[in-house]
Amino acid sequence: VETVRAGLQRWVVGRRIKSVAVAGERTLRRHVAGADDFVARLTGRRFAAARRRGKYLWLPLDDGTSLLAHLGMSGQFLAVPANAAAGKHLRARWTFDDDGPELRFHDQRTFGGLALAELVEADGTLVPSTIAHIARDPMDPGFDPDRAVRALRSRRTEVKRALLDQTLVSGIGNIYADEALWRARLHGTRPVERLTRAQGTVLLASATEVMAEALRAGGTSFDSLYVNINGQSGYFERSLNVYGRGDRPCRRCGTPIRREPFMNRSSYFCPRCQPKPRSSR
DNA sequence: CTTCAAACCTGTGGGC
DNA sequence: TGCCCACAGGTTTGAA
Repeated sequence: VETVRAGLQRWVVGRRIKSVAVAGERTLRRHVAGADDFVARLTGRRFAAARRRGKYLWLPLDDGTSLLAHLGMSGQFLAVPANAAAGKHLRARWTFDDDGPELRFHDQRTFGGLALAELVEADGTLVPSTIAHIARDPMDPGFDPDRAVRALRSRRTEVKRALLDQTLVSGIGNIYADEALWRARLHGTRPVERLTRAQGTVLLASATEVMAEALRAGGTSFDSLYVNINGQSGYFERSLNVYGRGDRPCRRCGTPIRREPFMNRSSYFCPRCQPKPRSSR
């Protein structure tokens, strides 16, 4: 998502919108005022910046509101030459007064979406009102690791579930959760009440490290849908240590990586480096 | 209030 | 070759 944000910063910030078109029922399901309102309020406005918190992106406008986006599973923002042929999963397009490249939102699986939201102050930062519940992510200058560790430990659940809870710390999804747990040598089913403060600190530092390395590689493109604004994939997938590596040797100890069902998806871990806690099944 | 599982969606790929 | 089903992901919803 950060890779996409950087692309938006470069390609659309500062430009004035000439026209907006939206397709698909689900694209604006979070914009309760509907498509006409969406189009009317964006037309003629200028994108003032490109921001991100966790997996949410937003483009503040020059009127105190913002275009908020979530890529879901398969959402893409693409900068394409004006009037280029429409792709199959085109959901929205913006043209600009300068007649330069258009901005397009594509989404195959439609878990992503767009909305307009007013910017409100939360904890000293302007954020779209509808995502005020999302915690700061580890790349945020205002991120407070001790506070995040406290938040994780305040739950009565397992470590991986807490790590995926975007109201405690944001930006960590299934891939980076597994990678962070592997680095910290922790098993995801450990109850948080048995996670020491020191372990929590190491775990968050590991997550931060994974995300920073992934960003340097241009992102994690485990799927051809994960592309930047120019349609290019990142290269971090080849650096993953556990995610998607079931039955292949752990890069630390050679033990075959295990894959287990977890919340309608999968968890990957090294059974030797990350032994299951005694009490968990 | 907290926690959890189901629902949302579509393209891909394995098994038969 | 073609069909069917499992699977991938993140967030919201409603139930417990």
